[in-house]
Amino acid sequence: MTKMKRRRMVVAMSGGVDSSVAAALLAEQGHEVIGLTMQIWDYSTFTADHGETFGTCCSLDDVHDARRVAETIGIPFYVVNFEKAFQQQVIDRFCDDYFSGRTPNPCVLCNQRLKFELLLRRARELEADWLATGHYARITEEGEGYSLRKGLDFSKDQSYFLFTLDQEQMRRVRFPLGDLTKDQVRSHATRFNLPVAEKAESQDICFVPDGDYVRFLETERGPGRMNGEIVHVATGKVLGAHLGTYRYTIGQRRGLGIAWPQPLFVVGIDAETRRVLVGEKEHLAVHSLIAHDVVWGAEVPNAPFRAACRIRYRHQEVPAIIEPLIGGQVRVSFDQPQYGVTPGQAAVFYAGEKVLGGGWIA
RNA sequence: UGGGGCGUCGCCAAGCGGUAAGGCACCGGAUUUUGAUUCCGGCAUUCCCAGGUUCGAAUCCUGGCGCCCCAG
Repeated sequence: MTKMKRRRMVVAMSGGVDSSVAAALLAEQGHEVIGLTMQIWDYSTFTADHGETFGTCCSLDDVHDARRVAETIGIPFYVVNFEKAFQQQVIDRFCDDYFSGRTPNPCVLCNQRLKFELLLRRARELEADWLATGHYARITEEGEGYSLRKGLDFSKDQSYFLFTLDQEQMRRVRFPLGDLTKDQVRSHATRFNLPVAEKAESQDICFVPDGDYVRFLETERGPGRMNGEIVHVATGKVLGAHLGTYRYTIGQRRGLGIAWPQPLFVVGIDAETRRVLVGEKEHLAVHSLIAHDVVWGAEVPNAPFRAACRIRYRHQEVPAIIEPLIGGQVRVSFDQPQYGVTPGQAAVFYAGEKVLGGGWIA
């Protein structure tokens, strides 16, 4: 182990296994570690009616877990209340997206606006050198700057969710789990005797613990008048009716309630006319996309270049040409047509394990 | 009330005397720090109804009932 200078580090602790091990490892390495948990929404609605816990990362039980872990490790622990910011930056945009016919990716927004903006600022206020999280990703420093890279454990890699990190943020952030596999992290959790060693993986949208995001949207915004027709894209025929455009996402197959010789997929959502367009799988194929609000890594390109593009989390990136446009946009042209290119999701560009940049699919 | 056709799972649909394919839809599970996709499993003891012929029928016969088309 390389000898390290003792640092003051803030660790974002969710109460899950990963961030707990991250904190424990840093403490073990001799750093001065401070645990922070973001309180991001009113847990009272969902937490433990009958003592059961939902498989999420941010319930009240998870705050307790984080606190217990901090006690086990022997580090100071604080909860920061980000409810208001979370509502504005994540939940409101989540709802806006769905009601505009897009499919949001709240985890990226939460990383961008909460973890690596607000929480990072808080860490700076605590005079910490770095903010550490339990993400499976790596940051490397080369001649021209910092680069985000995939986690060593490709099966858990979370670099996709982190594409918005800019140079200044990467300078201040560390991912202690980037070189570890999930199994190794579990082993460390056991070795450290962490109370969360056996805890299940988190999943689903953290502020929609029961997974019923439709009900969440209708609770937030009311049962909006977004009902309309389901239209067959190839023939223009009206095949059915739906109860709200926000119930659908591009590529969705189930839940259409239409009996058809072939499986039908959602190929378009028009919030204006409240129409949901459906078609056979071939109608999902897209050759290119426009991404906006692109964030670049260490190098900002000024000419088209080849890269591998990932258009959703946990999918093998595919070869494409990335063409910078004006206004922070790029055109991504795929070598092979892609299925289910979804506005609101992120397109992230890779060269091997290095993240070159990424943007939001228009 | 003349002629012809058809009635098999919610929808479409194989089967044409040997003991109910398949697709869609739906339900459940797996996978997953977003939503999808994908994968696995479930899904008609019964073929419009009632008789009959057969060792045996959804498949043949008879009679009903209900649709559709062409003639009026």
